[in-house]
Amino acid sequence: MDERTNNQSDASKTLPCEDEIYELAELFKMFGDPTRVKILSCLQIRNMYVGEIAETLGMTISAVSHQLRVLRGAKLVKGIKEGKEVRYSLDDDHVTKILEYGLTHVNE
Amino acid sequence: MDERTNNQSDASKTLPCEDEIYELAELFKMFGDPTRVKILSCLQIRNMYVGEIAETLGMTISAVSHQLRVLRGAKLVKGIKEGKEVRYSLDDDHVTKILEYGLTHVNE
DNA sequence: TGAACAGTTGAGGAATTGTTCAAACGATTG
DNA sequence: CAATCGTTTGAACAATTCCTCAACTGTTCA
Repeated sequence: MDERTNNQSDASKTLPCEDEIYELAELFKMFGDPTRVKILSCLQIRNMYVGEIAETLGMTISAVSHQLRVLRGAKLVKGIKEGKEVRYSLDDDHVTKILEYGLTHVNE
Repeated sequence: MDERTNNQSDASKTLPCEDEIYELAELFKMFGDPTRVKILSCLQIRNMYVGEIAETLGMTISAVSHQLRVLRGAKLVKGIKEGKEVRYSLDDDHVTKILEYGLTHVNE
């Protein structure tokens, strides 16, 4: 049995470069924490204020805010100040698709 | 501006259940580490023995083996013993798609 | 102005993670 | 059988992660 007994048909494949690898890992890391997945799922339902998210998930406002900061850093959500409150929404079309794809996989 | 000013058109959405969330996070966690992404990328090119992976990535055999164990646990790769060596391959069609999707996103 | 509210931030600590090192394992070879 | 090879494993350690708590900012409203 030779090396090419492999489900990837084409041989012209190559490793992504170091930078891509790290960015990729950084992206997926965002989806690799239950709290962040919950927050993103919340925002998939509708845009919410920090307090709403916290209440929906039964978490501290502080904990939610910390994670929102991380998600903001990854450009996955954005927050817009509206008076005292900050309304958060998904900042990236890919978020929904990636989550959906993962869910399909998990429930296969 | 009411709450439904939202890019998700349909309102009939709901949070995934706790178990799904955790499985989902667990899945994405696998892709959330550069070393594991590298290993998976290696196996996308072709099936490899542990030593080959280690050499390709310039890593310790031990480090690679540890990560392969994690990936095996997640059912993302599988190893088949062939004499002294163990040949690893991707164990899941989704792996390639998820990585590709992430790469597209990163390079957009 | 000042009290109340919504949210952010930083320090601190417990838990988890990824690596290295050394020891062990099973299969092959002399 | 003993030596060697490819791999796995466990302990130990440093680094990172996520939460809590308390302090702080900025906005509203009486």
